[in-house]
Amino acid sequence: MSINGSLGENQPQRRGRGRRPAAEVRRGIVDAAASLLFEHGMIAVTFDRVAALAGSSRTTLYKWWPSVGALAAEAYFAYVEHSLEFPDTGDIEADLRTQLRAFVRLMTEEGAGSVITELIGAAQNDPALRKALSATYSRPRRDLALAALRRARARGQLRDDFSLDIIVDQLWGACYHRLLIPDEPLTLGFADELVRNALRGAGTS
Amino acid sequence: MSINGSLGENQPQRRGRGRRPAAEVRRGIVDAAASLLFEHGMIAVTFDRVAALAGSSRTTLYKWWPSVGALAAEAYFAYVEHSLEFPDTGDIEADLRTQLRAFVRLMTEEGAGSVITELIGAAQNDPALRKALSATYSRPRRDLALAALRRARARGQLRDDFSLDIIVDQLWGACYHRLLIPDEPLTLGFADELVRNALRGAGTS
Amino acid sequence: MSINGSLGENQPQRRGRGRRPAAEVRRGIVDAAASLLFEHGMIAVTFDRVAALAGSSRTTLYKWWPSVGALAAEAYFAYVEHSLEFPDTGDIEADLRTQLRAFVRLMTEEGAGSVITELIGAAQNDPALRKALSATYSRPRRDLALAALRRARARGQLRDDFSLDIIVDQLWGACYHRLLIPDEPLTLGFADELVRNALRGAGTS
Amino acid sequence: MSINGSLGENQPQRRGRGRRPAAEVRRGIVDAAASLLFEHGMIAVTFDRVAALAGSSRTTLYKWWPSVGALAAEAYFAYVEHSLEFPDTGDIEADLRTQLRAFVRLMTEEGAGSVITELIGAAQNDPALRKALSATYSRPRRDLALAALRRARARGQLRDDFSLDIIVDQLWGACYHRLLIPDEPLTLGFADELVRNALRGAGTS
DNA sequence: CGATAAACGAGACGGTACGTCACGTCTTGCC
DNA sequence: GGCAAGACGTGACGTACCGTCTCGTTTATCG
Repeated sequence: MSINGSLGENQPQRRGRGRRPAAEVRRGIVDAAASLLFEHGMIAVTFDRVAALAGSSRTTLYKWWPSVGALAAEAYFAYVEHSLEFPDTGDIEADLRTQLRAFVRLMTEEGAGSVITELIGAAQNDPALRKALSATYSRPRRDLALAALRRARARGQLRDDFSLDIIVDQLWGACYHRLLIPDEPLTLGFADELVRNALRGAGTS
Repeated sequence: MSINGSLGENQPQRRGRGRRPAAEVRRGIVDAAASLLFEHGMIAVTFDRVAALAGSSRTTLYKWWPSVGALAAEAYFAYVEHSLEFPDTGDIEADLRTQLRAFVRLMTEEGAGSVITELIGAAQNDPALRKALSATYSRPRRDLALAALRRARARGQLRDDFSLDIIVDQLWGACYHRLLIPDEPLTLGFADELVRNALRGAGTS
Repeated sequence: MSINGSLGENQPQRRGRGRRPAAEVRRGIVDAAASLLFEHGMIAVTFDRVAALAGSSRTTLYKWWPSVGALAAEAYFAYVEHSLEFPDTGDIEADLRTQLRAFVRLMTEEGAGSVITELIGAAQNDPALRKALSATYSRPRRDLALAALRRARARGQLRDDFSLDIIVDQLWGACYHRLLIPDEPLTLGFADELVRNALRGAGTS
Repeated sequence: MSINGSLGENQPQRRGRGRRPAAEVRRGIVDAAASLLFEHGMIAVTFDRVAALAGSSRTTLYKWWPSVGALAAEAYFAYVEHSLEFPDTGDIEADLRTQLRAFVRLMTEEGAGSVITELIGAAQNDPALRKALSATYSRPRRDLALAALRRARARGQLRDDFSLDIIVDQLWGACYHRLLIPDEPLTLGFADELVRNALRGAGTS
């Protein structure tokens, strides 16, 4: 086997078979899963491999996580710094641009793109993972954007005859589109144009 | 979408083990794959199962399709009516709305949604499927929309200081967003608002 | 040889998928292998078939037996009565004749011949089987004969200027020769002459 | 594929698909089979591989050889120099010793041992190979030895109250025994002792 | 403080699918 | 007419996970 992680493996002296503190066991497992996930992708995150790498029993994994995807999601969020702060300078266009550019940079330059797309992909066949992704990842981020948009509307910067959710789908959805169905590349310039079009419209009227 | 489930198809007399016409074999296989795909989803589309259902040999499948996903994609497109015609009434906003509503209807009312999302999901870990999806599905549809948008720009209905691809991502990407990360529902009203925002902008300027 | 074919053994209620006692599983597998071996020969002893017949998982077989041959060997020796007792009447010539006649009878009249020759044949391309055959079959039998020969030499019945192993090869090797390369038949008279020639020599000097 | 022979592969210019002279085709096939047999053993001699290496069609092989073993046997005898001459110096003991030592040397020092044992092994499950081996290999050699033994008996060097075949089985059978069931090594000294024991007897009488 | 129950590791079990290989049969296209 | 090319169904191989289950051990908890 060539897949061997570096996190959580230097167990100094194994204590035999008996019971260990739950927290310690959990941490070792999540460490191992994260190691596999970031080094080899979702394809390598297997209950078998995680258990072997963590020095745990597969039984324990089945007890705590309903699916491999759920474990992978937890591992991902445990090791990724999620700067959820949304800037609020009073200029919604500038703030959206800043935020979207940060998202694009995270996806393209920091290697998170492939992990996230693999997670979203796996979620299409894994209800537990879908739920975890929504609760931990997509919902909170959408809500954060929504709050900023609501403040902008209150300042009179946005029309008030449509659901603000749409802006979120139009901006981030467009980016996910380019990640998940990569016919066109995801770039910073793309993000800028997205924001401009979303606020000013593509039409000439 | 029309699945003429010629499943099982009680082949009258099997001709033994020798060679059969390639076209006949391929058709049986794609039929079987489509049947499994539409009735039980991607999870059921397995080389083993498809071969058993088609009365074919697994070896044959491995010879022609690089992965299960590639076979599933071919099966999907062989049995789904793809109205690729893009209306051109001279009013780009109306045409986009018509097209997007058709897409939403296909995804939500005709059951194609779950299949497409599963295909896109599987593509995240299957390069062959990703390539097939792009060549057969996403690229052609994007090109069709682009052609309509180009005509509209020629008519002076769209600003000419941005890439038209962005419109496609903004509209269809938003819909895929709601399919793949279903925090909010995909509805016809959502499609309408998308088109309006994309062309007129969400801003109040 | 006694095959108590506990085949199929209509297990009353299968316990699902979990672990079963290893001994129980092993026994079922060896039973199934023996059944196939004695009814259809080595050619029928396949991991696939044995697993299906024993109601076991193929994985289990691969875990315990390095090759089909090794399993077949175990099955053979589990169900064949191996009268390893070597008579010792004080007359080595009579004892060797008795023993060799018993061997010939086992090979020709009780059907063990074809199984043993198939095992030896398969061993030529299966190191695991070769090792099993040696450890379980050929070595012990050779040692038993050697012990009798040593006693005879101590009694002054054999010259002491050659390795006693040679006698074993000359007697049993000749029989195996007629089994494995059957240009001439293996008979009781052949056995008698073998013993006489081995002890008294074919020469006239 | 890493199994590639050196005989018969440098086909200068393949002539397309049409008919070729039978002799040319046969020769190429036997060459290819021999190449595979001597370089990688029986395990590598496959209709598939031979056909690919010879640039022939598998159909052709099935037409001419009833089994892979039969082809392997033909290939073996086509490329092995079989010195069938039996010396006749008037001293049967010396002649047998010479002949047996030559056999032992061929088996142990010239690498023929593993090929022959694999052929004999495969013959246990391949009637066609068994027949070929007997007709081309074992029968002629036995007859040659028998002729020499008959001459010796005529000279009064052998008792005439037993079948001379027995001597052949006692000598060569003992050697095959050590090749096929290798609990003890096959050496030149073993051959010498065999001959002496066969003629003078192991007894002290 | 010592007995007990919970949780753990280890790992085998029945399954399913994978991707490969060889077999023997059959069709098609060249020569 | 006969050979190459090569696909087909069959079936076995060996591997990887899955989810279940048994066992023996250790630890935390409670009587």
